[in-house]
Amino acid sequence: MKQSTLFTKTRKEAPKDEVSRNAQLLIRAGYIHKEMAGVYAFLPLGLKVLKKIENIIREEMDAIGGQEISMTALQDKGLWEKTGRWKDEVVDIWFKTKLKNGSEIGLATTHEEPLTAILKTYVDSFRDLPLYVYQFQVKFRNETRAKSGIMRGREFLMKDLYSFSRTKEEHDAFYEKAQISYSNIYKRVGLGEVTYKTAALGGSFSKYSHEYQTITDAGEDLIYVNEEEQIAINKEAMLPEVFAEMGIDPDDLEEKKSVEVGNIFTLGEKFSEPLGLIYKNEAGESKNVFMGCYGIGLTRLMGTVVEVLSDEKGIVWPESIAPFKVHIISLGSDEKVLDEAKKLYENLNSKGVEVLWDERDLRPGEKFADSDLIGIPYRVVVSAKTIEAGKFEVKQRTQAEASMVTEEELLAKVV
RNA sequence: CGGGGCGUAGUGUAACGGCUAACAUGCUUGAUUUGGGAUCAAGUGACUCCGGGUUCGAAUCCCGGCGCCCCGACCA
Repeated sequence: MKQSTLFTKTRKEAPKDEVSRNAQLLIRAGYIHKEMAGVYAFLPLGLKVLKKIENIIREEMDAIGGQEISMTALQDKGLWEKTGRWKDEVVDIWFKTKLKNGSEIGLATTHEEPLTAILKTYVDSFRDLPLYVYQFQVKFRNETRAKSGIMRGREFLMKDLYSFSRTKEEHDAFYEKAQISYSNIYKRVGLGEVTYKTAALGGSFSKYSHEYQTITDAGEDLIYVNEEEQIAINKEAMLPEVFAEMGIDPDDLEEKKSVEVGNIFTLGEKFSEPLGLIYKNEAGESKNVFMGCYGIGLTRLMGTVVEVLSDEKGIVWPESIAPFKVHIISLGSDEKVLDEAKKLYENLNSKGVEVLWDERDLRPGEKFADSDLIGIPYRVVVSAKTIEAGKFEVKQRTQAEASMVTEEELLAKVV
C-alpha cells in the first residue's frame, strides 16, 4: 500500500484525555479512533493488526478441533433467566434494551447460554460429542469504569471457545490441549516471555481455573511469580492450602503487576444442567454434557503488545501481527529514487510481502519519525545515496543500526 | 458507585469579569530546502461542551445537565 493513499495520519501529540501508553501510541499512529470512553473504532492499520491476531488464534483453535461460528449480540432474556444470570444483582454489566413490542433484550456479555441452547438442537447421543465451538465476537460490558485505553473497554472483540465433553476425563484431556494452544498464541504474538499461566480460584467443578497474565505495569492485577519454576498464582489464590497442593514455597514468589490476557475455565454441568443439554450414553442413560470455556480478549491483547513492546519513539510490532512487514521509505521526489522504490515495492508485493511504501514528498526526519511511530518491523530506505551504492538500507525496528544490503540480501531477509 | 481533576480551532496550550479569544502545531498556497518532525512569507481554521442565571459586560462567577481523565470499589 502506498502511504499517501492511507486515510489516517500520524500526530505528534496524543489527545489529552488519553493517559495509557497503548491508546496514546495507537491514536498517534492512526490505528484506532476513540468513540467514547471504553469504545474504540479500528482504522485500517488497527484492523490489520486485529485480523492478524485473530488469524493466529483461529489457527490454534482449529488445530485442537475448534469449529468456528458466529453468534448474536442481541439476546433473549428468557434464556438467561434459566441460569439466573439475567438479574442485575448477579450480572451487573448488562446493556439492556427493549424491542418495539416491549420485550426486554440484552447485548451479550458472553455466550455460554446461547451456545448451550443451540447445541440442544444437535446433541442427542454420546456419538455427537465431544464438540469444540468458538467464535470471534464483540462483547458488550457496561463497566462502571472503562480505563487503560483498549485494555478495558465496554465494547471489545473476544474469542470465546466452549468445550462440550462426555465426561470429566474427556474434558480434562481437552483442557490440557487448550493450555498448549494458549501458550502458542502468546508466543506467536510476541508475549511469550512475559506471559504466565496462573492458578486462580473459581469454577464450581474444579479447584482452579487458569488465567494467562502478562507482566506489565499497565496491568491492574497482581500475580505472584516464581520465574525459575515458571509458576505463578493469582492474589486471591495466595492461600496455605494452595501452596501445599501446588508444592510452592510462598517465600520464593515475587509480586508483579500484570494484565489478564486470557482465561480457561472448567464449567462442568453449570450450564448444561439448567439449560438441559443432555446426551444418551452407551447404556442409554441421560447425562449432562460436561463443559469448559476458554476466552481471549483480542483488543486487550493488542493493547498489551503495545504496552510491552513499544519504546520512546513508538510501537514495535512483532512480525507476526504487524500491519505490514516492510516499510519502504523513499527520500526526495527525484525520479530515479521513485523508480527504484517502485520497482522494489512491486517486486515485494509480487512475492506476497506486505509493504507500506512512504512515497510522500516529505522531509526525511518526518518520514523516519512516522515510521518509528507506526512500528513496521523492517524499514528499507531508498535514496540517492543507496542508489549510488547500488544497495538498499535496511533497519529493523528493534535495532538501532541500519545496514546496507544488496537486493538479494534484502529479499533473503524479508521474503 | 464514592473521592478528586477537567472541558477553549483537527491536536496541544494561553487569556485579571473588559479591545477583533492568543500561541504552537496541523491544513492551503508560494519560495528556498531534502538522511531525523528545516526556514520564510501569505492564508485557513472557535456559536469557548449544552441549558439557564448574576452583571453595563461572562471563556472567566453561580446553578443544572452532558462528557472526559485519574484514585478506589467493582469486573475479567
